[in-house]
Order: sequence, then C-alpha cells, then structure tokens
Amino acid sequence: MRGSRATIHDLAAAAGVSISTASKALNNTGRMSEETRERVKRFAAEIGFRPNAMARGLLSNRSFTIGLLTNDTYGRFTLPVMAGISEALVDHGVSVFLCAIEDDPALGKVHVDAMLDKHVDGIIASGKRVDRRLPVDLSNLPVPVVYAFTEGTPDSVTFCANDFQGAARAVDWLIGLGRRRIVHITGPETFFSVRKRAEAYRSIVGDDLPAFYGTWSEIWGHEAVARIWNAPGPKPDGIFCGSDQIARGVVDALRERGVRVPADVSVVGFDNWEIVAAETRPPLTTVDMNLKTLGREAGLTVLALAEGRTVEPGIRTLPCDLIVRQSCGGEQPR
Amino acid sequence: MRGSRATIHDLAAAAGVSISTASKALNNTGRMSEETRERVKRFAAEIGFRPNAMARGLLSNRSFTIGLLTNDTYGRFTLPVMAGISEALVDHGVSVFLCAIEDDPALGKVHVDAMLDKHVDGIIASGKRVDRRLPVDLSNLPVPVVYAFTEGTPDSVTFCANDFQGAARAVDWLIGLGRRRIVHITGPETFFSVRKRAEAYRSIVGDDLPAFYGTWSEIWGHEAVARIWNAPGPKPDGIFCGSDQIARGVVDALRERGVRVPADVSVVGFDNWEIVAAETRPPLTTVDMNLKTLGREAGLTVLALAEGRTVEPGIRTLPCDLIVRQSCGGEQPR
DNA sequence: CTGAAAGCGCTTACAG
DNA sequence: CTGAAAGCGCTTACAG
Repeated sequence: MRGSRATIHDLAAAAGVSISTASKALNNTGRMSEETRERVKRFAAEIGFRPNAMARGLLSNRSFTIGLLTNDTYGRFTLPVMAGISEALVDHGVSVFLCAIEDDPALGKVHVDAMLDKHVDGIIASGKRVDRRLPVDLSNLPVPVVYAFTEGTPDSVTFCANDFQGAARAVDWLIGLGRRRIVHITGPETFFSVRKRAEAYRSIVGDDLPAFYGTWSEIWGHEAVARIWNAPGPKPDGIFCGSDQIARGVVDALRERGVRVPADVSVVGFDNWEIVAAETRPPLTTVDMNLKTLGREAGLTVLALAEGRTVEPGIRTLPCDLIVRQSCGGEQPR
Repeated sequence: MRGSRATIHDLAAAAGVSISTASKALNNTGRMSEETRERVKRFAAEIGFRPNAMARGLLSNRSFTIGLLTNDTYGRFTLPVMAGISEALVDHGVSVFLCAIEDDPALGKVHVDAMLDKHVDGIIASGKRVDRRLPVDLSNLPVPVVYAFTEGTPDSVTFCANDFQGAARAVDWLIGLGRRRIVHITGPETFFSVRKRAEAYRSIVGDDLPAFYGTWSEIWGHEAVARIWNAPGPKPDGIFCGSDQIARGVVDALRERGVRVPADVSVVGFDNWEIVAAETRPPLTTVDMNLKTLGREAGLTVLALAEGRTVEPGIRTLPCDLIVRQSCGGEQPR
C-alpha cells in the first residue's frame, strides 16, 4: 500500500471532471450542478481520496497542527492538559505535537524551531508551576502562543487554576463538617500556588491557626504530623494539605499513631491525582484543578488566535472543584 | 511578527542569486563557487530563513512527522516511551503527534485519518499491555507502523520488555540475598506479562512455593499479605511483586503487622514507577522495563522504515534492569 | 455550469 | 558556475 495515495488528479479522472471542479465540489465552493458535486463526492469516498494537508497548508498558510511545549516530564499536569487540548481540537482537524523539553534551553529551541519549520498554527506552552517560565524564548514568534500552567508574557493569554478559590472550597468543606481546629500542611512557600492557597486558608480560619511549609512529598506529611502531635496542646480536627502526596503522608502517619481518619481528623488533599488520592486509605477528598478543561480552553484559544480572531490578553483563572471521597466524612457536596 | 516569514525568494533577492542557487547552496547540492554558497548561507542566517517544511514535504513525500497512538490515558507507559521516541527523533528533525484514543474506535479512526492527511512518515502504536490490540485497524496503511507495548500484526515490528528475564533478575536477586521462602504476589493471570513473570519465578523457585494472582492495586497487596500471614506455617522471607503498586501495598501491610522490611522480608517490585517506588517506606528495589530505550528503538525503527530501509519483522524483546533501593537489603547489583 | 491558468514555497533535472 | 523551467498537490480568481 505504501506510496499509492489517490491525488485530486486521480479523483478528477475517475469522476470525469477537471481538478478545479473536483476541488470545488469537495469544498462546497464554486457553482456546479448538484449532480456533478454529488458524483465527485461519491467517487472521492470510493477511491478513498483525502486531500494532502501539506498542499492545502501551502495555500492556506494553515497546517492544522499546534505544538504543546512542556517541561513537566512527569506528565502529572501535562497529560490532562494535553487530553483537553486534543479533545477540543481533534474536531477541528488539528493534531498536536508534544514536545517535552525538560529544563534544557537548547532542547527547547530545537523543538520550537522544528515546530516553526512545520508551520504550526500556534503553540501552547505548559509547565508545572505558574510562577516560572519555560527555559525558552517564545516572544516574537510568527505564530500565536498561549500559556497554560506556566508564566506567560504580559500581553499573552495565560490559563491557570484558581488556587485561592480551590483552597477556600476545601477549607469551607472542613468548616461545614464542623471542624474548627484546622491546620494547613503544604509545600514550599516559594511557590505562588502555595502562598495563594495559604492566603485562602488564612482568610477563613484567621491568623491563629498554623500553616506548615515543607516539600511536595509524603515524607513531609509524616514529619509535619509528628511535629504537630508531639507538641503539647490541643490537636487539630481538620487538616488541609497542599497536595495529595502530602495528604497521603499525613493520613498514613495519623493511622500509624492510632488517630482515626475521618472520625478524629478530616483530611483534604489538593490535585486529585488519581494514583495517589484513590489509593490512600481512606481515599482522599481533594481539590481538582480541572486541568482537562483548562487544556480545552487553551486549545480553543490558540485556535481562535490562529484563525485571526482577536482574544483579550490576560490571565484566565479557572475554578477548581472539590472531589469528595472518604477522608473527611460527611455527606456529598451541595 | 505574524505572517512575515522569509521565503527562499527573499533569501535569493538578499543574496543576489536565483532561487535555484539559493536552494542548492543551503542543501549543499549542485555546483557553485564556495564564495556564493557561503554568502547565501550567511544571508540565510541573517534574515532567519528556514525552509517551509510543507513545501519540502510536498516534493520529498516526507513530512518529518510521526504519530504516536496510545490508549494509555494514564501515561505511565506512554510517557517514557514518548520521551524515548522524541529524544531519538528530534535530532533527525522529526516531530511527534501524540494521539490518545482511549478505547474508542471512532476516536482512533479520527486521529489516524488526521495523521494520514498530514502525511506522517510513520505511526507508532503503543498501549499498556502486549496481549491487547489498539481498537483501530492499522493494517494496509500507506505508512509504516511499529508497535510498542501493544500487540501488533505478525508481519510488523513489535517492541516489548522481556518479562521473563526481568522477573528472573528480581528473583535471582532475592536468592542472592539468601532468601529461600519466596512468594509471588501479582496481577490478573489473564495478562500475558503476568504469566511470563510467574513462569520465570517458577523456573527458579520450583513449583512448591505459591504465586498469588489478584488485581493491579495496593489493596491487593494488603489482602495478599493478610492471607499469607494469617495462614499457619512458616512465613516468606522474600516477596516478588508483579507491580510497584502491589509492592507498596505489601510493604505497608507488613509494616502494620510489625514485620520488618527488609530485615525480616525482602520485597521486590516491578515497573520502577518513580512516584510509587521512591515514596514507599523503604523505597522499593524494583524491575525497570527501560521504556525510554524501547521508545528510542521504536522511533529509530519507524524512521528506518520511512526512509525505505528494510527492517526484519518480528517481536523485539528488550532486557529489563534491576533498580536497587532499600526494600531488599544487601549490596549494590553486580 | 465547467475548466485553464496561476500560484503557494520549495527542489531538481536541464540548459547554457 | 548559475539560472529558467517544470512540478509536488492542491485552491482560487478568472474566462468562457
């Protein structure tokens, strides 16, 4: 079968028309008898004719491809974002180049150049934190660039999750369950997301209850629990964690101390990272950043830009959801 | 900057030569004075000229793109495979379309058609188990197809990990550490990989020691440990698990019973799934299937096929490595 | 109602 | 040593 694709010449010959007519028939342009148009389409289906996208691209200056650039090797953020982009764009006939560039500027440039050579219609830059840029210069590119979960330029469109709202949702949930001594165990304070989430926490519980900053790891969850339970005074009845990994460490540590979750302490995570949240005992109630939706929006936005529509620049903050499992007790969310 | 790319006409004008000469200069073909060639190249660099891949593709019938099709939504297998493919091919100027098709045949067809329209030079089909096919017909495509971690057609090239060798490596390691009562806790027997790994286990420990088949989950690790430790008779001193998730459940269950890992029991996992293996307490010694290498080989193979080189069809089984952490005790691997 | 021609941005015989 | 011409597979004014 290799190398034997039907071209528009084959189609025109088969249908007994000129290639111009064949082209117009398929594209529903030009004027011709309905009969001719139908006949061409029938033959096209019969011989399996599909127009060569490279030839079309040459004319239209549209390749119907976009590039997704990411430094998230792990895929925890990129995969759902990618899924959303792909889902939104496949209906428009656009395919997505995935380019993992780690934190290597040289590799980044190689990938960007390769994408530009292929005349991608646009680029989505994505990362793992909103306060860091990808190690590659994306300004002054001849194609539109949209940012998702990574820092963009001021004049560009950037998508990110609403950390404040998501965190507030989690803490409100604990409050709604009657929890009053709520602590916050989270990641490094250098992360913008960490500060935003802590702000939301503070805005609800006030300044008297403590937030503990550490690393994005299970072990930090263990350590934090040890520190809190080894200290004198009343213990928390609710813990809002900055990530599911931390939450898992916290839950494990509590179980090992004989503290019951959720009977004695309710625990909320952040990320809804299935592999962690669902396997924790009990499974974690956690905040979902709706990364797939975020990807979908980002995809639709580059597409709009590629088609020349104007899009308001700025940061688009998408709301988070709370996914209720068993680590908090209580009923389903309203 | 939008829409203002230099074409070969611009370059030719700038360098004061014809477009034929410009083209030949850049491609190091044709004959001309060294001076002319250098001058063209200098101007090309200066005005940032990069040939339009769509135009070249039209001539050469090469798009310098390939498609990676996968039904592994989770990315646990696909991501490392993708990384390997990308790494191997970026040096050849080829970019990779990632198409996640879940288990939806219709979606699969849409993606395959989109890729064919774009004249990908080849397709790599990848999945999450070697004894299942993707839900899409990849035979009689006008481009070469290579399979990675999913079942291929008999006349195609298929890459997979050597489950037998990997499992043998793990069990040998336990034996080398002086373990003698080794049990095997693994996934569903319906999986080819499970049977292969169990075979390897049997070939070393004989038929007297038991293998336990269950699901790919932590909870199954817990259950299996309960079943084994609640039964009368001597307990195992080594456990070879069919996945890291199972191993994590096993290790947690043992700790909760007061059985020390690795002092009393050595545990080996399978997958080297960082997020699980490294976060287990103690971190897991486990089998790594070298998926990145597998991806690299698959990438190089489609490329060879795309360039018309002939490649021997058949199943290529790549060796696994043992990654030593702390769940077994003992020294570093030879 | 339909087709011949020009052209998208390149490469590659071919001519001089 | 260099350039004019044809052509890859399409689309789109334009002519009839």
